[in-house]
Amino acid sequence: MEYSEKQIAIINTAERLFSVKGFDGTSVRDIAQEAGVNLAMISYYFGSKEKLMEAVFEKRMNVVHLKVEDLLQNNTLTQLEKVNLLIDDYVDRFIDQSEFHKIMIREQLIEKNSHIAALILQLKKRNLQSIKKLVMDGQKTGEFRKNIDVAMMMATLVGIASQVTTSQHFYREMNNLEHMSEPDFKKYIRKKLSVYLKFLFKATLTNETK
Amino acid sequence: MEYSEKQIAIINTAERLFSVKGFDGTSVRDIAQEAGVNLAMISYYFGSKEKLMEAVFEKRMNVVHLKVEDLLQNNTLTQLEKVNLLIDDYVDRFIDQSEFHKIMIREQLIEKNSHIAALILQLKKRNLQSIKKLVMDGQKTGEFRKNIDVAMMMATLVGIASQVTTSQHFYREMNNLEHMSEPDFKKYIRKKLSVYLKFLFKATLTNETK
DNA sequence: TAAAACTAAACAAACGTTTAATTAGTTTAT
DNA sequence: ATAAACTAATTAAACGTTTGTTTAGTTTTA
Repeated sequence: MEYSEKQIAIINTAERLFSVKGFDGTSVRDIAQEAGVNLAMISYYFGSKEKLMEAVFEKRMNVVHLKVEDLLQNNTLTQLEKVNLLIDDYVDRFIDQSEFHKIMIREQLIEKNSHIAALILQLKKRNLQSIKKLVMDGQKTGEFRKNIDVAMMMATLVGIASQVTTSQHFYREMNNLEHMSEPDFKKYIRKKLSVYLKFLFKATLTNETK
Repeated sequence: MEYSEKQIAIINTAERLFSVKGFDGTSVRDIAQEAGVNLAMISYYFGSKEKLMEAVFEKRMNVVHLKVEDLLQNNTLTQLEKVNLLIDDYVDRFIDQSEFHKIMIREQLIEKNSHIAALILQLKKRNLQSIKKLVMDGQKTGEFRKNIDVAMMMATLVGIASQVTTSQHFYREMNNLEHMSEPDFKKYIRKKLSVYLKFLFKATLTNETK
């Protein structure tokens, strides 16, 4: 689907507002005004507010799979190196697309069988299967220990990354980092998350003791 | 504040519906109908929908502080044992009050300076200070290592517990646990979370290698 | 019998969506 | 080449619902 400049403006504005005020808390009038388009254009282009939300999701979700499945094919890296690359990929996405991830978190909380809920579930399942495969490979080579709960492992990755990125203000204040510029803090938190998660994953996955 | 039966019914219904459909996604008519009361009673008792939400929060938040500050006073336990008790306390609350926690997660995502947002922030700060104290005590006795990022540590606890409890369906399916009864699964996930978080915290806090 | 609890109805505002009309740009016909 | 026909983009206004809240009146309680 090719979008015009105006359509893209609507999608981006919708993403931002949905992330800040929630889907139900954002009116199509809000979106139209902030995107600088007439109210009716939203229905005209996307059909409905619901379908505009779907357009936001499609824009972001199309690029997700690639990385994990690329890594699985790779033969020059150890399994732990692959896991570490995966961690960085997740951290980057959470930080660079924090608005979209806020929307995702909220949507997952809602118990309805919407098209979007189905999309998210499908994506999560697919990713988990790929990562299970990666872990099994590591177990075969003896790199990883037995009895690893991969779902719990992913809950760790996603849970911590969500928690930190959605409460950046709080984290910043609690560590007296208010003096940092926004980009510097992003860099700082990215590195911090990356190092910490890799440490946790090494402790969980391998038999090494340091 | 003492509440009548009817008021409690309204608060409980509101909590359930807010958790499932979100604050903006829930109408006061929904709440009134499901609670079996007249629409006007909500305004009559609570003043507004917003204040009903605050009543939901006050009901849950009044009992939070106690545990952490109790632990700090205790002299018969090692610092690691205190941390472990804290973990179980958090896990229990996330599992037993998962509806309320869904609401909390959502409220924290919204960028507005509401009374509720202020309440949550205040609570988080207070808890973090207490736990920082606990960690410092452990560092003084040599039980814990230096350079511990307590905010990151709490993000781990809250992040993983949130992630697992809010995606119980997914976790259940991914581990082929559909056969379990709901209470059995609750028991299972509680134990799983407890053991796993204690492992992670030990690895993060202490210098021990197993 | 006075205060508290409760109700059905009404309120204005906000909501998502549709309409009918207009503009601008492109294609077709002569 | 120019007038006519057609298409897509855009607009302001209106549509019917639903929203949270209030009113004015009735019933219950103490």
